[in-house]
Amino acid sequence: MSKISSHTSPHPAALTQDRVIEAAIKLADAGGIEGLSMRKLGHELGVEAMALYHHFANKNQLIEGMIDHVHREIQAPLDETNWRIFMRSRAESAFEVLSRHPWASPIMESGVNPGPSTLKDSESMIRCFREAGFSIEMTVHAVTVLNIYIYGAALQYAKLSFSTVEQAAEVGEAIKQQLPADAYPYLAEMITQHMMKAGYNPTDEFVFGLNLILDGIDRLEPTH
Amino acid sequence: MSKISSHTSPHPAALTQDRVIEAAIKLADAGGIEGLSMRKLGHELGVEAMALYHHFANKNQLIEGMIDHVHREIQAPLDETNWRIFMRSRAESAFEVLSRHPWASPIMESGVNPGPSTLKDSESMIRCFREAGFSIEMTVHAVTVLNIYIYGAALQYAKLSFSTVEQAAEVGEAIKQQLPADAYPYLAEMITQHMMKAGYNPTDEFVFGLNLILDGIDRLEPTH
DNA sequence: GTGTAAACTTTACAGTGTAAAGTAGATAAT
DNA sequence: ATTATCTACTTTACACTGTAAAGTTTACAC
Repeated sequence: MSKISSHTSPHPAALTQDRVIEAAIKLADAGGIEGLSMRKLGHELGVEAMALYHHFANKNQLIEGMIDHVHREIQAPLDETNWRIFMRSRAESAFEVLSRHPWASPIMESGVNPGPSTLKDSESMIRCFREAGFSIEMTVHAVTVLNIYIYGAALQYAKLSFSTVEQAAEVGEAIKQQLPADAYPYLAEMITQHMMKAGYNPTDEFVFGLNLILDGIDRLEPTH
Repeated sequence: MSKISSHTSPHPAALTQDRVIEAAIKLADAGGIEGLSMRKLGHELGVEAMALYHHFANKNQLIEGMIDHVHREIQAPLDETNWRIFMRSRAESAFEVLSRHPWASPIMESGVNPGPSTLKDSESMIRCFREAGFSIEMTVHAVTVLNIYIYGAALQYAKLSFSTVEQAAEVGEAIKQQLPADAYPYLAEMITQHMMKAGYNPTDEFVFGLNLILDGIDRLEPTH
């Protein structure tokens, strides 16, 4: 029976930052960020809560690690030179990832203490635009509007709490029920005649807005 | 000396939902939402924490009230029939309000339990588009992309933690310092040559993206 | 063995939301 | 006028949070 890495670690199944982060993400996925406590996380890992503080200075640093781990899941076709294909693919991956981790988007800090994955992602976006001929200024504009839109969309959908079309119809019905319909005629019309119809799919809304923004970016530079 | 509303309330300066909400917003503005506790809020109002539970079922309901109160601050020119002017004005008001209450955007629940101000705001947006000739479907698209963008922008800026240009330059410098510059050449270039320059203003980015989206909406319907 | 360092546990504390029960004072009922 | 009831608020208590401080176990170096 061989010990695993007995040379570097005295304990056989020692905790690592990554193991902790992955367990924490699992807990947050299941019970939201407010359901993640150091004690529960320790229990999940077969360890007391205080053990975690030998791998993270505090809970905030753990959360930063979780955020960067999520960022690492976002995939972009790095060899793609067509900026539009690159950005569309990256946006859809980001949206999908953030939908799987609905606790993440509200706490994604934009500029402060970016982790390595966050930096790598930014670098690849900027590079793609620059090599496609965008000026620095236009690149800033484009990256900013795209990120705002993607994180904003994830933020909205994270709070919808339903995913299937049937659930959407139920929620729509519930809202309409408690809504003084004649006080909000346009809103009531929109819910009944559109959002409760079978074809309505919230993620289609994301794609529509994404296309609108990509079209807008396309129009920024004369050399598309 | 006349008692104020002695007929309806036994205590002269009794708490009201609005007084509590306003004090809570003040606390959250100053110390973030995590700095808002029932005990501190009670203290601020000269009352024990549990007294608040006679006006709100729990802390969540208080927060819902805070959110709706913030929503009420957002102004739109209700008599305006030009949709573009309406939406631009409303968007800038929303962004300004959410910048003053940076704790709000991360916890704005999009669909669930909307308060009266939230409903009123939605109704007026939908109505504006519909009366401008937009179909129900296109109205949904337009309202969705606008709200995603506005709340997303507020979310980003809420976390920047700096507001003046000088502070931005400082933060940029700090990031650049700890950034392995040759690993992220494009990012480094962007920070030094653009975001640290004197003319850079984060809120200009918001306006730029807003224009891009309004242009996109303009192109949705043949009858603009 | 002795020493040292890392990984983990134990205990403790201040702070959180809120359930449950108690209290002061104004109103309503007889 | 006395009693009862209701409302606004307080007191006490509990389970839970993050984490500081100190103690314990284990593995390795010499």
